[in-house]
Amino acid sequence: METGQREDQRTATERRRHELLEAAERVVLRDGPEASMNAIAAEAGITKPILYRHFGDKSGLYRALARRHTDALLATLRAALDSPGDRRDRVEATLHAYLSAIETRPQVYRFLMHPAETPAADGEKGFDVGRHSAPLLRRMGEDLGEVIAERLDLGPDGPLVARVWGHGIVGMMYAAGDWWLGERPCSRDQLVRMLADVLWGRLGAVDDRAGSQGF
Amino acid sequence: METGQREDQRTATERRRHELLEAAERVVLRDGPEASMNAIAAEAGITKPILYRHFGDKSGLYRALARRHTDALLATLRAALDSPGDRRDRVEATLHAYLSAIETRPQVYRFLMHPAETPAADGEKGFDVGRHSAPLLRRMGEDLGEVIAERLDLGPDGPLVARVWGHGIVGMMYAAGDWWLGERPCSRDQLVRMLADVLWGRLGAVDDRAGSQGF
DNA sequence: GACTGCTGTTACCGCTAGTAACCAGCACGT
DNA sequence: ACGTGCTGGTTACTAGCGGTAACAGCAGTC
Repeated sequence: METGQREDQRTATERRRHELLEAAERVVLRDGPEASMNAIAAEAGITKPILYRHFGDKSGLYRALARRHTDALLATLRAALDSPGDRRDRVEATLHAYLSAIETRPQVYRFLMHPAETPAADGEKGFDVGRHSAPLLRRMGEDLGEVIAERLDLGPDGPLVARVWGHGIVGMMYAAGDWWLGERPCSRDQLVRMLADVLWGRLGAVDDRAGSQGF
Repeated sequence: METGQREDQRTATERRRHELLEAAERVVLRDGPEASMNAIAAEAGITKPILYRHFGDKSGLYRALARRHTDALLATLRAALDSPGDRRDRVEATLHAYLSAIETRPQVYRFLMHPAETPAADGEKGFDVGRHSAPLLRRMGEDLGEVIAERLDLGPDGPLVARVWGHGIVGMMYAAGDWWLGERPCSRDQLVRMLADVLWGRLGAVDDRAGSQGF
């Protein structure tokens, strides 16, 4: 029959695509984001044009590769946001979830956060102008903003405030996490607590240091 | 005399270097960070090998180019951190300084924040492992951490807390600023106030929305 | 048997970063 | 006057990149 045939074809090509993605992932995790299409094709046991037939573009491949991980990460963050406890518990759980993710798979994290796209000549594909990096950060910011808008009573400008906070808090998590991942100056628990402290206003509450000109 | 000779030589080559940097800046600001060495050389009225004699490497050139701007930006941030007023005023002034900088010269900002390095093969130069992006963010985080450590009384773990906060707050400023610069959903004043609100603990203080499952 | 749609290939293009080899001028010491 | 360095500059090249055209084989459908 025909639909069955088509179905088989579809699943077959999707399976193939999946295989290629796995090969690409292996190479990218081994060689970093600057892995060449040749290398990826070789790892998959084929040659370049097939990759281009499947993904059209290097950034297409990378986007497909990234989407899976971003989706997974965002799902775990959403789950952490719904964890039991009071608000601070939830925030800390979310920070923990994020840091745990980047800690256990730093290579994936580096790939997602620092894709280092090189549009080179044309610049037609998707990316509008200079928008070439870190869509993960944006998506996390938007997601958190949504959750905040849903759950908190922020007055007339609520939606705007929620989005600003979403992006801001995500950025705090990102930069602190990136730095922490490189230097490992303390335990994850400590880091989470210190970041939550900032969000709970300790920066505004703590005393000036004796003898300083004040801050 | 000989030392005078040497002096003239030295200043001459430095002036030349400066000229080359200015030409490079013109091209980078026009074509984005993916400007080719050929284009830069052409803009300077010379050919590639001279660029390589002066800067050794593309990333060398870009680093030299970036250093000037990062130094300038960090200086203005430091100044804002020393502005008169209470602590919240200073924080808002600093946010304003940063946002104003990225707003008035978005091209420079894009270049500094998303350099899109392509180490390609060797990977010998400077950058340790996957460390290929955004040294500006790190430097801002470290600087702010220093200032916080100097001025605030943060107890026994003070230095660590200060660094965490420095990187975290800078990250918040960065991500929110990047998003704001792209979407322009509100005025700079509003953005500054909302971010300062988070830092002053409004996230922990605001009420749950009626009917939500709580946050 | 002809057509379609997938698999795959080889061989190429235009571009890039980076380099080797060479040339011209100008201040030197002799 | 003569070579001797040093510097700024060039042409001409390499190796590798992303990306593509053209072609070949092999399923299943009409």
